[in-house]
Amino acid sequence: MRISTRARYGTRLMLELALYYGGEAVFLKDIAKNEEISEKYLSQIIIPLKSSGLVNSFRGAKGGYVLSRSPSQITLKEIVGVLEGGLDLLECVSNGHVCDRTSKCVTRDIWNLLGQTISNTLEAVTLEDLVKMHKEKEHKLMMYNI
Amino acid sequence: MRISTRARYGTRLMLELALYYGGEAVFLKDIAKNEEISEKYLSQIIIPLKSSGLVNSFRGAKGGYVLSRSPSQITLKEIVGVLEGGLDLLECVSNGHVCDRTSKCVTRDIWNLLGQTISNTLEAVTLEDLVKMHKEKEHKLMMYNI
DNA sequence: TTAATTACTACTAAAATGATAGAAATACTA
DNA sequence: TAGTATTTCTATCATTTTAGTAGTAATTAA
Repeated sequence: MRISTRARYGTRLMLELALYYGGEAVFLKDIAKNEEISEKYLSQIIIPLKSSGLVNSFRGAKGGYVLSRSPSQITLKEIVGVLEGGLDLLECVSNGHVCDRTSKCVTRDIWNLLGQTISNTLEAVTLEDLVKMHKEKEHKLMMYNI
Repeated sequence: MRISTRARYGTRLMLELALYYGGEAVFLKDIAKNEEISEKYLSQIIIPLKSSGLVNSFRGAKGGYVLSRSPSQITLKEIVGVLEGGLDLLECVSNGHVCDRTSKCVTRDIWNLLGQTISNTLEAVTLEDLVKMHKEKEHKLMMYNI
């Protein structure tokens, strides 16, 4: 039960976009530099974020990416859901017909419950929350290092 | 963020052992038949359950497996933790030194939080709970089918 | 001694993961 | 209109993980 690199990098990408929300479109190149992630890889990861409508893009010179909504209106549930291809822990939770033990299987009920818990936890966190946390950390780091 | 077949099969295996708890040792062959899982595969899965002390075994003819503790004293957190090799969602949560961004990384805090949530949810469910749920389901199925 | 069982070791096919490479399309700017 | 910076698309690939299978050895009850 690990979280994929795609989802983690994607979340950091979205946090960067949130930090610059309200300003100009952000280049992937800059996000890649800030987050120390391969630009090529980010360009793959951002595709599902675009096609799910969380991100808008502008092509060409002076192009870039922007959040399609305010950071307060985007939850981690959406982001992780998009990048992990759903939040269900296994196929049979979303589709009871893949297994003929469904009706008697109590472990399925448990994985369902666990999936709900995960979903609820991620839904409770918005990009705005991440931005706040980020700024607080930055501030504390500054206080101690200088 | 899927749950592995190992963890799922292992949980079902443990549920079977819980159903027979207090009686004689159970053959893997019988569990395999009841749960419709390859006996060979189960024999792989039960190894970490044994070495973590959740299960005791008897070799030779009339051998088999038993839970080492009462079902009420074994939580899903232990079982899944053993079979998934820990419950942390990524390396950097358990070991901050694998990444030099740890101090400023807010996403790490989020994955840590999520891991805690998962852990708490699984800790709240014992094998005894699963047994109860199983028996209730069995009862209901009987009522409707006959 | 035999049959039944767990324990151990090795192997393997398929899928998922985490990327990289290069070219094409687009749009700003001089 | 040429040049440059960017996104977009398509393909490829190496590595690791997953989900098993196979065969043999050790153990023990009857």
